[in-house]
Amino acid sequence: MKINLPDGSKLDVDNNPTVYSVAEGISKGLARDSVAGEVNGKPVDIYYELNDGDNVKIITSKDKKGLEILRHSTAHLMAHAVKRLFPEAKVTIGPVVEDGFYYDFDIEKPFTPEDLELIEKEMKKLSDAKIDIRRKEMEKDKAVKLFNEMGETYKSEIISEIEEENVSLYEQGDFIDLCRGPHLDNTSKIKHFKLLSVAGAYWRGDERNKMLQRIYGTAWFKKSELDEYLQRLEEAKKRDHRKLGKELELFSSFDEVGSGLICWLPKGSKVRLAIENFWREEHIKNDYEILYTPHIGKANLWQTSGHLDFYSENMYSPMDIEGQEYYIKPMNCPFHIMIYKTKTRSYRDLPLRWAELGTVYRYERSGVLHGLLRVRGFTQDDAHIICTDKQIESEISEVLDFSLNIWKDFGFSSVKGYIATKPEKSVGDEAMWQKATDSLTKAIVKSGIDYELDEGGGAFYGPKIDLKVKDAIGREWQMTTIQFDFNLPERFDMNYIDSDGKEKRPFMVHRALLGSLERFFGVLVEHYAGAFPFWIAPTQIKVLNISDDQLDYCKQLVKKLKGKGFRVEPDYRNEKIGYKIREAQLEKIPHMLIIGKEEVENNTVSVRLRDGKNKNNLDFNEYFDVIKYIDENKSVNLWR
RNA sequence: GCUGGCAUAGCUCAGUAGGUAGAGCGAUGAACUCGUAAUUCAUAGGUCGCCGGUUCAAUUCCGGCUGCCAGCUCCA
Repeated sequence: MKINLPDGSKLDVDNNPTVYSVAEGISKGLARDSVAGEVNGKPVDIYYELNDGDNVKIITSKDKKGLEILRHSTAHLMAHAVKRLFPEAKVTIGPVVEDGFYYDFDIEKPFTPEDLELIEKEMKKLSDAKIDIRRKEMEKDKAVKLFNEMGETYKSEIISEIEEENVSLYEQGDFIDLCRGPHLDNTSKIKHFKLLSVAGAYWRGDERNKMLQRIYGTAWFKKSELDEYLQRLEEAKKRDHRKLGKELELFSSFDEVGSGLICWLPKGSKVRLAIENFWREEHIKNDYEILYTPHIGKANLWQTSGHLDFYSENMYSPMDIEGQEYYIKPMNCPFHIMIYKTKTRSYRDLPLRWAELGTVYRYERSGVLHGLLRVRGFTQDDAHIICTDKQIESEISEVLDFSLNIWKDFGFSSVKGYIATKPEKSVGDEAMWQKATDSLTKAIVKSGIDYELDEGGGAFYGPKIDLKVKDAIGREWQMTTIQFDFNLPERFDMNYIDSDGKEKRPFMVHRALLGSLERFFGVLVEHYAGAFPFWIAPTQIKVLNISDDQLDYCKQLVKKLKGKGFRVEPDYRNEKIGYKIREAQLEKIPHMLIIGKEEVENNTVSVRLRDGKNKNNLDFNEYFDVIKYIDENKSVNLWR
């Protein structure tokens, strides 16, 4: 008989061929590498028996699907081990997730880290036992009966919801699990795995349901891949902004102040100031005007804006001021709109681009707070663009370009866009949505940003573009958001007088480029692992003297550099130069000026860069030219 | 908010089978005046997160609260 291969060729095969025997027929290497198959587009096990004329594709360990199958089989192996060690545990579901898998168990006593070690050992044993993993088809009611007999009530619950008549089970030794498959054919193929953590998770993700115990793990085909992955986790730990924030004295939060409220320490504040200064300059260059608005506003304002109706869950309780209710702001928009309404606007005034570093407060459930990335008080780099329908396309285009330039300056080169379109429940007429969505799409195409469509993912008040940036170790962070708002102009009855003398409703766009300064700072810390580029570093230059004899010279240097606007700190302590260098190095300071007898005599500076390289005996002006250059050009390099 | 874990000196952490605690780093002082990642010696520093209970005695055991961590849920 004949089967078809993906490249269009046909292969003659003997009787009773399987996916594996086909792979073997092609090459030994392919057979060794094979994990599963795809027959007529359906994933199957490697021992699946083929029929004449089948289209067969071999899934190998190099395919993404192959890795998913390995991880899924590892999840089963883990469940197998758990059932052997904890027979009272009920199995539920065990899917593949990014970089690994998890399995949820219903068990009274939560797993401890020691349990994880035991389970891992048991998994190794089961792997060494080389147990065959075999698929079985069964009628639904029979399967329900089987699982009920075993006490696996979650499984029977799942089966009873499956539409098909038959379900598939996978059996390995004394363990059997409901599963669509495919799976590896033997436990011995699962070698390189690690159980990572245990946590609670609700049955079916619903917080009204029972809390189950979830074990997370990872699995790989090669030991080197597992090691690499574990190393990546280590690397992420090292970059953790909460750890670096403490070590580098950047920010802090206090039990006494409250959860999710951030205090910026002097060094972190210096970074923030550099970011804010840059932000302001760029906004002014890009024809924005900068606004300042209060932190609280009367209930009536939030009633008009609709926040009290639609956003109150995220707002803090009102405070009573002379019998009036005031709310602390969760957003800046109502204030900007009030400013818009201070006078009659003409079409000649538009577009208006109003930006504010506005500090807002939103209630977040205590469990979701996380360092700088999820907080209760934060400063948005907010702006509102108010324009006519003819202007929206060019306005969106300009915002996108602006955003890209900002990200480039901060050292993020990889940006991805997501356009979210009209959801089921929405305000504003169809034509407006269409026009706005078109302008978003056109602008993003023009910008050259790679993007995806999130159909129906927009807010009820308008479509949006979100931008995700990729950091130094490949993680994506959602930062920029550009959102149309068809709701607020209506609610506040915003108007302008068009050229025909008629009142018209302007378009309004909210946008935040960095998102919030807190979150952005957190991402920035992780991106650079605390080693900021020269232009952002809290201390750019540290002046280290060899001995007291150079004190006067050093003081002059510091004065000169400060006069030029650089952030420079002295270290004149009576310590060995190695000690001072070590400290400056741990502070991740870009430049150290090492000043000894030689430098004083020659009227020069010697620079030790953060990367350990040296630039010795430079004339001051020569050095000044270099730092001026790398500072102004926002270079990520330490030297020109 | 939910489940589980954790909270000891400025930081990182040890310890007390219930009898009020210790290291390293850091800080301070002194000596050394020193050339590219840790000089030496000395000193100070803790109501053992907060509140309550059990006990002759609680940092230790129990309960509540606050905060942090992992995850779930949430993120119009």
